[in-house]
Amino acid sequence: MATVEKYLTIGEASKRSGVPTTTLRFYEKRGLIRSIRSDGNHRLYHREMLRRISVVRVAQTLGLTLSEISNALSDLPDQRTPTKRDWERLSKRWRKQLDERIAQLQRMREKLDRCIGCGCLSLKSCAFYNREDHYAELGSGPQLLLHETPDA
Amino acid sequence: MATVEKYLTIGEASKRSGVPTTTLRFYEKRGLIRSIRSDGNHRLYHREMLRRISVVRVAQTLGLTLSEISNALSDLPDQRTPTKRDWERLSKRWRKQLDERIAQLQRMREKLDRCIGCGCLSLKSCAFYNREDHYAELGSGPQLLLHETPDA
DNA sequence: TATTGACTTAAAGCTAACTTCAACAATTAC
DNA sequence: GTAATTGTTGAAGTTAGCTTTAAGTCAATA
Repeated sequence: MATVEKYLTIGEASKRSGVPTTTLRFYEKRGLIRSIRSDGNHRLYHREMLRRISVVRVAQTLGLTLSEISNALSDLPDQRTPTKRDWERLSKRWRKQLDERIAQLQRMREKLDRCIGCGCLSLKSCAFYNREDHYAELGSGPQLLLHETPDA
Repeated sequence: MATVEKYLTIGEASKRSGVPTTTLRFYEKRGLIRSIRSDGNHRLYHREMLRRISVVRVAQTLGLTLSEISNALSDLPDQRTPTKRDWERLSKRWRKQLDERIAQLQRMREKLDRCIGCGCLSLKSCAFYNREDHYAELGSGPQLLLHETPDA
């Protein structure tokens, strides 16, 4: 146990958050979370960091990439741990993206419906080949459930 | 141009399908498409293969992984190129998955709405941490828009 | 015939988000 | 005190879906 009860060792933080220690270190390397060190060079996480870890995981569940999450978090003044107010702002923004994603899938469904009927699939002429929804073609790496903005 | 008009060289198939030649070779390695060889060992794609390529791409747009697509295609008798009837069957199945995915995102949206209000985010107790929708945790690799079945 | 341009291959590289490994140091439990 | 546990590091491995590279072959054109 950490000497100062305000802080948690990586093992404790892992247990409370449900996130593997290896992943916590990884997040730290990526700048998503931070820690101070003990005399023996062990990481010590401030209790507030748990909320931050939590925000990261929820955002991932929503489909955001770590870079997107990183951006969102770095928008917070002084990189502070999200307060309830911050969370409200972030989650509202993400809710909008979720809406967009749902709408997009619904449009895709309509296209597919029209496509099932005609069975065309004539590549160039098929609705599927006329823009939008080409997530599978955006290069490599994880395909997202949400996107900040498709391009730029 | 291929001597026998029934077949296309990889370059021709690429142009008609809009899929890079490198990707066509990759798909072939993955067993998604097939070809015969010319005297000079160049690939020759039967015209019907264009439809198959098309199905692969549409399925990807819908969010299926290449393995899932591979499975779906291998369900076809004798691994034949999808006929209009096959396409109908496949696309109807995928439509259902699309429905499920949309429903899932909608449930996620409801959760988020409840979460925005309370601002709890207390990790273990938060709705987000009580199962389902943990797509971001299914290991590495592309996160999917659809899934055959969450677990095997 | 010579020169492009299209094609062939295996192998390595890329991104994301981790996990695993190896080798060693600090803490804790007994 | 010593053994077990927990922690530290950098580097390499993993999966998906490609792309890139290198080094050489085939085909079409002037």
